[in-house]
Amino acid sequence: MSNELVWNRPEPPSKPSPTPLSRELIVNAAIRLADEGGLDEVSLRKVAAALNAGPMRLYGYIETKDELLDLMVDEVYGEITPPDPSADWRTGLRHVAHAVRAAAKRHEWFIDLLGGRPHQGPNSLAHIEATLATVGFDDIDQALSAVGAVMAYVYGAVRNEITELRAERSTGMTEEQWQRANGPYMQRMLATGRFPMLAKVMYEGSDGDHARAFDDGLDYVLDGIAVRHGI
Amino acid sequence: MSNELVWNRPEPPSKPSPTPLSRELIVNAAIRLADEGGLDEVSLRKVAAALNAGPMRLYGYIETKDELLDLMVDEVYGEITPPDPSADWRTGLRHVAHAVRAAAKRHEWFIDLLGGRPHQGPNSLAHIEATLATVGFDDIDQALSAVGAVMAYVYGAVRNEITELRAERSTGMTEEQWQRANGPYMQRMLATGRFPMLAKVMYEGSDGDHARAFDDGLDYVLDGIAVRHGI
DNA sequence: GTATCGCTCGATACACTGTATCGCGAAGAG
DNA sequence: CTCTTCGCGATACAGTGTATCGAGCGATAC
Repeated sequence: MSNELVWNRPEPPSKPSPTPLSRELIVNAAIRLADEGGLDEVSLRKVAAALNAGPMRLYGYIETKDELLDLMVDEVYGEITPPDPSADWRTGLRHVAHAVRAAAKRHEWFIDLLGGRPHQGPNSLAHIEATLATVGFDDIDQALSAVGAVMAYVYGAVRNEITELRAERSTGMTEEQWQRANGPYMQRMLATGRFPMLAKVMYEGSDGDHARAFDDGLDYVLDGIAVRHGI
Repeated sequence: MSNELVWNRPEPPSKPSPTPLSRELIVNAAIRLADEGGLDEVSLRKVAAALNAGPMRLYGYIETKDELLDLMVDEVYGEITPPDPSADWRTGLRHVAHAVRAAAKRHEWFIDLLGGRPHQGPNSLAHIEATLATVGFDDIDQALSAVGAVMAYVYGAVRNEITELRAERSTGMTEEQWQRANGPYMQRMLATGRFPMLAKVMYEGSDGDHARAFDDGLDYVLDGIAVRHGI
């Protein structure tokens, strides 16, 4: 028995912890934070606080912050519905491309995490599996090549789109508007005459919608695959 | 705080100081650090230390760390030699694709920075200008579409390649080797039979070389452009 | 019922980040 | 020579991920 007065002693922690924890709860909390405030809002302290827990509590469920990010990525992969197995390769790949783009727009942080580390989570694997299955080429190397090219394009295109979106949001207007109206630096650069093509793009290019541009680029890749593989 | 971009602000005059400083010195020091030890080695303290200066000294030349990263990106763009203006669009785009890939392999951090923020530095602009010029389509929207698709593919493909490279380096063997020999998790996943295509890839796929895969994917895109634009 | 052990868990601590602040020292004016 | 001004950069701060280790619990032995 301690000689301290009651008021001096801390309350014993309620061992049945204030809130139960699980990987799912942690990942969902992290995803919500990231959706609302970007990846910067995802710190172990903030995630833990959102669950009424101390930071170190999380280390019982994850070994490192990167693992949490991996889990988040795999969770988003889980949201991506696989293509209809009976669809032809072109329809299937187009479905996958659109699904990935949609997921990335729901979770803008997704694309930032995508290329960073290899994705080996169960949902990621299932996603790759379904994608490979939908092309159904006999030659496995051909299938890999086609899928790889499509995914590379999708990745780059989505990344560009999200980046532009962020820039627009932070300035409050589209890139072209910004450069035309409020970009004195850009104005001056174009005025030097050293960038005639760029100037043409700024002044003559149609500010086309992104979905259309994405589809057009995707069609290049799909057409190319069809040509090379003679299908 | 000024709202101007870095490239719009003049450098401060060099003061009599233990070691003179300049944007170029700072950027070069940062690039060397990043080349040697990855982006994690680029902290303002470390960059400053490499130049025998205190951290806050740098804030006379840059306003924020992100600006330093922007300068680094633009510097790498400067290393990329533009395509021969007399080359046809296909040769020109291929040159650009290979040049970007080569630069990214020299500076592995480049790809991590690429999509993060819009690139408006002089070298970046010159690069886009030259790329647009090399396709030389009459229709500016067609040119943008083609260049955009190629750059998106290059971006995604290089990103995947670098990521795989890092994974290989950290484990000391190729991905296939790793998964075949030391990946008990992967083994178990494949053993479930839920990923037949993936298993086929692991066991039957040829561990092709990356340069070849890059070229193949690039050809898809270029072929697709040719088909769609009838050239 | 009591004493001891072992072990888990999470508060504290540490090294590090980017950058705001403001006291000091030097340059310039009279 | 004195006073003012002003810009530089050392110090300080709020934040990060995570190693450490003492407190507090349950189980075991008597």
